[in-house]
Amino acid sequence: MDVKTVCLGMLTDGPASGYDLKKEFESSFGHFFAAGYGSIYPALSWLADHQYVSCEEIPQEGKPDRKLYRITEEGRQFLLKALKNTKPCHKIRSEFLATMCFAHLMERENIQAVLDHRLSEIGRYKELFRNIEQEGMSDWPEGAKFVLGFGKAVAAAMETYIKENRHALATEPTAKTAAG
Amino acid sequence: MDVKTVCLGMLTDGPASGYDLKKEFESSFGHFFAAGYGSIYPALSWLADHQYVSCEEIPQEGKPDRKLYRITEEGRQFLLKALKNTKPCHKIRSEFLATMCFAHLMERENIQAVLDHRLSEIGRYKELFRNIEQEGMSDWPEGAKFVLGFGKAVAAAMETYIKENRHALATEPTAKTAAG
DNA sequence: ATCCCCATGTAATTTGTTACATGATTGA
DNA sequence: TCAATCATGTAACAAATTACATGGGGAT
Repeated sequence: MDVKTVCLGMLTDGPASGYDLKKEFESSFGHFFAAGYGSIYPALSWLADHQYVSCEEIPQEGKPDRKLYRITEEGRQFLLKALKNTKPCHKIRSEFLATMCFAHLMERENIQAVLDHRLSEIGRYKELFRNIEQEGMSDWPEGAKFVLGFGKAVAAAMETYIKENRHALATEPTAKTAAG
Repeated sequence: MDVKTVCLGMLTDGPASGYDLKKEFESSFGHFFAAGYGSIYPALSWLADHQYVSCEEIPQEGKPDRKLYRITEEGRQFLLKALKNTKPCHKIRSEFLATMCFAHLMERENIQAVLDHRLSEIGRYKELFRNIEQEGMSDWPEGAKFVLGFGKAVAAAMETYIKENRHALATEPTAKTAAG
């Protein structure tokens, strides 16, 4: 499933513009699927080319026309087919963990700075989750609630783990420079 | 930090071939940083071009020469500089969670199949972790132990969350086809 | 026989990121 | 006055994935 499909899925919730979708990527989808304008706008063009969405141009003053996209029946069929994949992946690419693997080559303060930065990022996610909850999710489908809970659970686990184990990394580097 | 840098980091542990590094990506690094031959071999070529590694070709019969790469002092400096970045990212791209967001459009058995598949993937990671632990990690640097523990903690959190919350997704789809 | 392990690599393709390009309105 | 929000997009670039290309040795 790529950005195209996720955009299409978002449109099942009602018509939206590329700008709207970007906001949704930043808020609710941000913690597990990122996308910027550079992939969203081309995705919407592609979906329109394939008649998976229709586009209504709403004239505005002082701004470009707002383009409201709506999912079509063909689009819905396409989405349903994409959702039939029972083996969707869950990929992690962590420069953070890769860095930590080589902590023994780093200076103590540097390691702790990396850890602090990671904790602050986790804190931002937790804040995001709180905001979502405060805006009310009673009308949300169960799947979306499940995903939010998943994000919270993983964030909490990461935070706890880092706080409880960072002390083990508070040592000096093993500077074995040209000693091979 | 990209595949090049991670390969270079792996070589601080001793000389290795592209094939060796691939195995390491599959085992210890697999749960947070994936790479295939298509990125490893070009990465090693690039590192050699920049004198960050040296290459010793070991003739073999019936197989291509084994190319043993060693990190150089320049390479070590390059790596150290890369590790100074205090803001390494930790990216997740989850088609699994994206799919679950649209669970209300899916059939019950399909949802449960996706969940089962995810649990089986998590099981594979847990097995991987067990294998690593059985092979002994007493000589591992603290950072590597930290990373392994991190993987275990996150995997456990995901598994628990899915098992405890999957029942909420055991409902029928809200098949609102062309009712806009 | 057949499959997996060893061992290298390239080329085409896919995919997404970043920088560029424009510009009015609104609130602090 | 300054930053943020609204609102669109393209083009160049970076990076990794997938498929292709080759082939002997050993285990089942």
